[in-house]
Order: sequence, then structure tokens, then C-alpha cells
Amino acid sequence: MATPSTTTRVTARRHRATTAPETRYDRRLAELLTHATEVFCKKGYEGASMRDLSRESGMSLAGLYYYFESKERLLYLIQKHTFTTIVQRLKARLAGVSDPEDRIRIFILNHLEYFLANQAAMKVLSHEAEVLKNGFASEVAAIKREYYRICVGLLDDLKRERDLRFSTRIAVLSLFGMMNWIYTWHNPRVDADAASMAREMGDFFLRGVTDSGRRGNGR
Amino acid sequence: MATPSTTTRVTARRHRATTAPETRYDRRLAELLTHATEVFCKKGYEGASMRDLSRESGMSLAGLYYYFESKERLLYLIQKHTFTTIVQRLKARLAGVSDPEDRIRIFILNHLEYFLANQAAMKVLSHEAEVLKNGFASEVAAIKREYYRICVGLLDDLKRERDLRFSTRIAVLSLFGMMNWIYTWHNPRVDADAASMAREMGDFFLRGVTDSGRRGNGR
DNA sequence: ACTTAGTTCGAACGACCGTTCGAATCAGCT
DNA sequence: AGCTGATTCGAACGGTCGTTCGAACTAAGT
Repeated sequence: MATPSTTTRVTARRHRATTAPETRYDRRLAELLTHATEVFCKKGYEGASMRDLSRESGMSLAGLYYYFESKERLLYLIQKHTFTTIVQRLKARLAGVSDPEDRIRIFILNHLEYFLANQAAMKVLSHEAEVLKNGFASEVAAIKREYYRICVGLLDDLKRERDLRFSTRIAVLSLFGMMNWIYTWHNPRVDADAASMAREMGDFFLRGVTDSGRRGNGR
Repeated sequence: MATPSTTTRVTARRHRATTAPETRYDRRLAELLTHATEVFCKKGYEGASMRDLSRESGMSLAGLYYYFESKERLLYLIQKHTFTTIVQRLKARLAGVSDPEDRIRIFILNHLEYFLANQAAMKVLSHEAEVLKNGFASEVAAIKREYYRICVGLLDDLKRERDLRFSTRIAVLSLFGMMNWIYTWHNPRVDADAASMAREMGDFFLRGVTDSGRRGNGR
């Protein structure tokens, strides 16, 4: 008897090697998460049944529960992994750059690139943001808050450098709105790739946030 | 035996008076729609059960089916009414104004005012946009397309007047993103009212879309 | 070959789902 | 008062839901 995943399972007797600690268990888990993401994206969290997940992944209904103890924890694992990855990548890309405008453009590019490369996961992240209950919710909310704070920091740096005056909160949340809304309309056959969309939205956002001496000087 | 609402029910033997055709049936229906909107907003369409709606509205489970023949049609009625109302109000407000920038500001103000005054309904409209099936979906999609086209028209007018160059599609969808994302973060205790948010977002959007001769001239 | 731990599954559990039906209640009319 | 049609409801329908359990299978070590 195994009963794993009481917390996250101890990664099946953790390997000492830091590279490729890929156990059979971990690989299978990742596969299942991918399939589940697809199903949640297509039918929504509440609308998707464990039997749907079973059918899509080819594993029996009962078998799924060897990997996650509940449907809610499954959603939690997807959201946590997606969010953690995007924050990690952002930090790595931001590391060597110091110009405030460049850093904001990196933020936008990182977000859009990951968004378009992992549309299903990001839709689940955006669309099912409220369904997790207390314990699960707070952990995901913490990562979200960190991501939000990073963006606030980038904008405040720009404000300081150029002596701008606008509500950081509204600007950040508008930017997130612009970017996250994409999942409702993006069509790879008519819309450009991540890089050019990031440039376009970056131009747009930075011009919007930058005082240009025209009318409407943004409070 | 009545069996109403096969189409929309013939409004209970339509009155000849154009003012206040409020039958008892219509009033009760509107009440139920309001309660249902609240429940759908709180728990999501799939997550809310007809028994939840029954509890919230005080009407018995079976009684609900006297007013709508299915849960899906209930969502359809909510979405259609909300969307129709917002488009109507927009047209009325746009009627006397001809300056392109003013018209765009009216568009934003109308959207945000209605959004914040009817947060639950607008969240249901935004968040449950994909769950309706063929027949129901296409009718709502038609109104949505009309609303979208109006905004495209407003932006094209501005482009023509000022000889601007940017992707109307990206600009419109970015604007919708900024505005519709609000339901995920707006807090009436910390955030301003609709009018000042509309001004702020209007400044931001118009500056972003208007070429100001700085770097990043937006393709 | 035997053991042991890790993995998968069929079958079932009780709860809840959306919907229906016939009977009871109500309002307004004569 | 009695009648008529509009409105409401309790009780039940067949299904599906998330989850559990014990048995069966597999892989690896001895």
C-alpha cells in the first residue's frame, strides 16, 4: 500500500542527483496533468468529470486517485505548476537587464510567450481562479501576489526614472486584463505570434502610461 | 395548463399599452433572473444547481420550470437581457455626439458604468461566455459581434481623423480586456467609481493608441 | 521461485444532478 | 357561491457525480 500525494508525495524517495530526478511516478503524473489541463480547458473545471479525465488520459477512473487524492487537488497542482513556471522564467529573463522600459517589455513578452505556448494551462489558470477552497486557494494566491508585486515594482521603477504620475494599481491591472483576455479571442491562424503581439502591446501600454504632454494627463 | 416560454412565451397575452406591460408573470420572471444571476456569479454556471436557485429565490424547484424550460435557457435569458441593455444604452448615449475621441470615451464610460452597477450580471456574461450550445450561443454571439463592430467603428473613425496607424483588432480586444478583467479585481472600498475609472482608462487607452512621436510608433 | 512494494482496475457507495408530472393552491371573474 | 385558468409544489424519475475498496497485476530484488 502506498497512499502517496498526502502532501505532494515525497517525490518517491527523492533522488540525490539534482538532474533528472524523473521517476516513473513523476513522469506519469506529469502526463496526467497535461491531459487534465486539456479537459479543464475545454469543459471548465466544474463541467469536467473525473470520468472525462479518465477517458482522455486512458487511465481507469480509480487509477487516477493513485496520483491525486481529489479533483480539487488536481486543479491545484495544475495552477501551482503553471504559475511557478511562469514566475521562474520571468526572474531568469529579468536577471541581466536594468533599463526600466526594457524590463517591462520583458515582462510582457514572457507573459505572452508562455501564454500562447501553453494556452490550455493559462486559460485554466485565468478562468478557474476562484474555485479552489481555503487551503489550496491561499497557496496559489501567494504566487499570484508575488507575480503582481513584481509587475508593480517594474512600473514604479519606470515612474521614478521618468517622473511619471499615474495609478500603478490601475495600470498593472489594465495590463493584466489586456494580456489575460487573450484566451478569449486569440486565433493562431489570424493573429501574430507572441513576439510581435508583445511588441505591439508593449508599444501600446508604454505609450499609454507615459506622459506625452497631450490632453488627458492621467491624474 | 399553460406551458409558457416555448419561445419566450408570448408575454402573457401581450398588452396593447406600450408603457408598463408589466404582467405578474413578467415581474416574477425578472425577480427570478436577478436571483439566478447572483447564484451563477457566486458559484459559476456549472457549479450552481437548480436547487441552489430554488433556495435563493424562495421558489420550489419544480416551480422554476414554470418560468424557464431549462437551466441553459435561463443562462441564455440572463446573457441576452444584459447584453441587449448595454448595447441599447450605448446607442442612446452615442446619438448626439460626433467627435471621435468623445465617442470612444462614451463607449468606455457606458461599459464601465453598467459593469460596476451590474457586476454580477456582467461577470456571468464575461465568465460564462462559452457554455451555451448552438442555438442559444449564436443569438448571444450576434449581439456580441454587433457590440464589437460598434467599437471597431469608433476606433476607425479616430484613425481616419488623426491619420493613425495601428491594428484596430488588437486595440479593440485590448480595450475589452482592460475593461472586462475588472470583475476579477474591482473592490468598491478601495477603487474609484465608474466615472473616474472610465476617465483614467480612457486617458490611458487614447494615449496608447495615439501616435505621439516617441519611440515605438506601433507598426 | 518467492517476496515485497508500486501500480492499475472493476465494481460499487451514497449524494446530488436536471427535469417531469399530477395534484394542490391561488387570483380573478361571474 | 362556483368556475377557470394561472401558478406553485411534493415527490419522484433515471443519470451522473466524486470517491472508495479490495483484488489483481507488474517490476525488481533476493
